[in-house]
Amino acid sequence: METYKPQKIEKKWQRIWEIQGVYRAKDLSKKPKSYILVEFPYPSGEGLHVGHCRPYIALDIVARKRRMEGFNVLFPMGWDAFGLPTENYAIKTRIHPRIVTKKNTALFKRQQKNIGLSFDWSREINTTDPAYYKWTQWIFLQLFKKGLAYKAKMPINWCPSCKIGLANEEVVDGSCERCGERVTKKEKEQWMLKITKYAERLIQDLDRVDYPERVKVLQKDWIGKSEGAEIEFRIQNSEFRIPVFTTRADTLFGATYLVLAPEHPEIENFKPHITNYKFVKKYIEEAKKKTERERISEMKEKMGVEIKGIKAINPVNNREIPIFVADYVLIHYGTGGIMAVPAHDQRDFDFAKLHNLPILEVIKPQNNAEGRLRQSASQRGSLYNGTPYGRAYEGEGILINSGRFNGMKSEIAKERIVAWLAKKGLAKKAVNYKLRDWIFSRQRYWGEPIPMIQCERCGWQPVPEKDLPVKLPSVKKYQPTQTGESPLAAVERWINTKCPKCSSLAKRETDVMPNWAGSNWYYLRYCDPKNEKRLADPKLLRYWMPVNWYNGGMEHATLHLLYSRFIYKFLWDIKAVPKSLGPEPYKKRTSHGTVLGEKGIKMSKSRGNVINPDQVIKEYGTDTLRVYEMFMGPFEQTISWDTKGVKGAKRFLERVWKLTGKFLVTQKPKGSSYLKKLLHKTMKKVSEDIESLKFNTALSSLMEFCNAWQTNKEGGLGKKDFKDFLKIFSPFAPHLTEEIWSQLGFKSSIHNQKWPKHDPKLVKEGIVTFIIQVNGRVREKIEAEIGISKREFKKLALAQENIKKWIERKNLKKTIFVPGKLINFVI
RNA sequence: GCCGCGGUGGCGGAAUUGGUUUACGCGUACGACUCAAAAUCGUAUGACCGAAAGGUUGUGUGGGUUCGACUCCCACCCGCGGCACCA
Repeated sequence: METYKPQKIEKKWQRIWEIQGVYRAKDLSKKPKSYILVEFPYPSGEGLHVGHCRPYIALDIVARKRRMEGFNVLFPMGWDAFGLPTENYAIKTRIHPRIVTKKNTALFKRQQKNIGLSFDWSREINTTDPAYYKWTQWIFLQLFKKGLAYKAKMPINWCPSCKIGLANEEVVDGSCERCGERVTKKEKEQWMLKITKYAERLIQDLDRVDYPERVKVLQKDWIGKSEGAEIEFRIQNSEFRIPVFTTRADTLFGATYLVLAPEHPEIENFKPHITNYKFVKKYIEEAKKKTERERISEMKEKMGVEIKGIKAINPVNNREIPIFVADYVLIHYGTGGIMAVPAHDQRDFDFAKLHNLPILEVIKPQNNAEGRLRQSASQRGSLYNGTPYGRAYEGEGILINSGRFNGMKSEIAKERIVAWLAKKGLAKKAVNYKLRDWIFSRQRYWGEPIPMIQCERCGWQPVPEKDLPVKLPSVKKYQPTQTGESPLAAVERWINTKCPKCSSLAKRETDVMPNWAGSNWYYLRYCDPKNEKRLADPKLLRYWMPVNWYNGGMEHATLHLLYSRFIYKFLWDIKAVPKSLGPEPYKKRTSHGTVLGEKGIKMSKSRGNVINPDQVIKEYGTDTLRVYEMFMGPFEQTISWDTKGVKGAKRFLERVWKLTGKFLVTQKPKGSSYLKKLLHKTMKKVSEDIESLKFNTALSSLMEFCNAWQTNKEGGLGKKDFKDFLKIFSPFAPHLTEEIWSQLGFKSSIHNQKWPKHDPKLVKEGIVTFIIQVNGRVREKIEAEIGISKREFKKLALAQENIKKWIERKNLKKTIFVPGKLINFVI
């Protein structure tokens, strides 16, 4: 056998696999299906680095195992190619983004092929392909028709110096990424998607899927459900009522003022009664100018002004309380106004202190909680600074100063107070979500045009479905305009069109969709990538969907993953996706850790520490790259690259190669029974570890096996065992194992073989090392058959010289025996 | 501030229905092969005491439960990630 020359072998097999279509997914085959999905990349000009490869390799291993287990596997790849970097590159170079995208996808594809990934390339998709985005636009039209897409005035990030609208990711620490100028707000009409309508289902259906717990928690926190009540405060001497949302109706007696958000629409209605209107107005105008970030940065100072001339009535005790306007209250949450309970909410407490407002304690902490609070307050030296603890007590407890509710527990009082006020029509139970509707417009060029037409007579009209796709027109300049409009706004012949309803002159929407639009539904398209009549054939969707295993970055846990679940649910609701599939697109979700550069420094072009897989492959070979990427550490954890470790992986492959050489010369039909048993243990471990993403320990057990094989003196490995070894190793090192497989004389690919199953009997047998402890300390180790009984082993153990020494003339109180593991003598 | 994750040799890490701490790999040292080096193969490798046998100690810190704790409980320290005026 020649020496191991990975580069030669790898290129050869990659070609053969492609020609033979080894990894083709077969539509509607009789075999059970398995849909394995990795997030498709944004093809940037820099190409892949070794961190991007890791999830591809991991799921490639899973896909290969599934095929060998008899599944018809769909493991596709495509390009999420609309986006800012390409557009910015176009602005700089004036090269059309389409050309840049073409170049970049070619680069990515070449790199991915180099890694020996078993993608079915016949299903490749690209979000910038009009044949694809036709359906992205179609989905938007359906949303519009169902009332889930609407226009609203929303602030965009605006750089006053560049005179340009910025995407969130272009705003760094509140400043423009390119010029450093402070970003301000600019109001603009934008398309919004009503994701909030799905908030409850997006939470509930998490129970149906197998996601990591932390991902579920992240999504739930992001949606931010909170249950409470809406309580109405009447305005003195008027018909007006101001509703507020609270989760703490039990503190209502302590509500000593109301606060409204500066944008609160009712304020204008009170204008005739307000005695300091000018002053209030000035405050509101200033607050509106501030960005959200600025408001937060001034968090410590809770500024605000009283609206003089009007008072609110606290419904529980009919006390008159003042009304303030302050920007620590947000317009988009709840009702845009709050009841302030300074004794039991730290923000209200801070505000009350600043404005010298009364602080009324209505909840007493229970038992030891009070003592602890007093203690920590006295340590801070802030006792009796408005409350007994010098700050707000935000926990629950027993009601005081609350009239007929005194002595009641918070938990019960919440219900009772709301029920009592409800009878008078002043309260009702309410639920609020932090989740906000999704701003779906971008004032940019390189995205899907929003297929809407504005007619002066008929208003916003959807482009008729037969006219889809609305293609992006060619433009000369890609810069956003100085008014904040999309660059498309300058393309006269494209904008001007006819109203689909009344045929009079009308104008197209010039905004485009955000990056997420194309990735919302791409996994559906892989099932039927070339369909011109519909998004995908229901027959094929029924066969392939749902996705069995979806891996992607943790950074998408709240955005892409939530958005795409929402869109799927919508498509399911309107039956664009067959009802029989259920309301969730992904059965199982996993996330990979980031790969850092050497010494734990983040890989970046500017630091010059980016490791390109092509270089690694050139120097060590693809299989080495694959084995190292999987062996370097736990898949889900952040980990840094170590070139020395790559060498270790190469050494391992070389060892396998050499052992094979020896095997081919001296092969015997029957080998060592010890190695057979060890192999079956390894088979079990590798099978299980791949399922739970523990590729590192799967490989370490394969290495252990090879170490035992190498030092084995009693006949080496039998032929069948050798074949089984190759099979369980093949997903990790597909080229090396395929080469050896063919050298064994087989014509059919190893990747089409059956995944070997371990024999449970063989796994259970064998000699293991037992521990002998005295009082829990290890004193001796001896070998024994794994199934040995307590009595027998005790005899054996007590006969050990080393143990006699410890036990003699002592009182043996107790003997603990753990089968297959240890014995412990308690003296 | 809140939520989540983590803390084990010189390094990446392994081990959790409580049962050998440091598997596997890297590094290092020594030896073999070689004119030599690299590669490869072999041996050793937590710390401390000891010539050795052996012993003591050891999984962020301090307590607890247990025959036995990296694993369980309580209190705390540190690091990372996310959210952050959401009433």
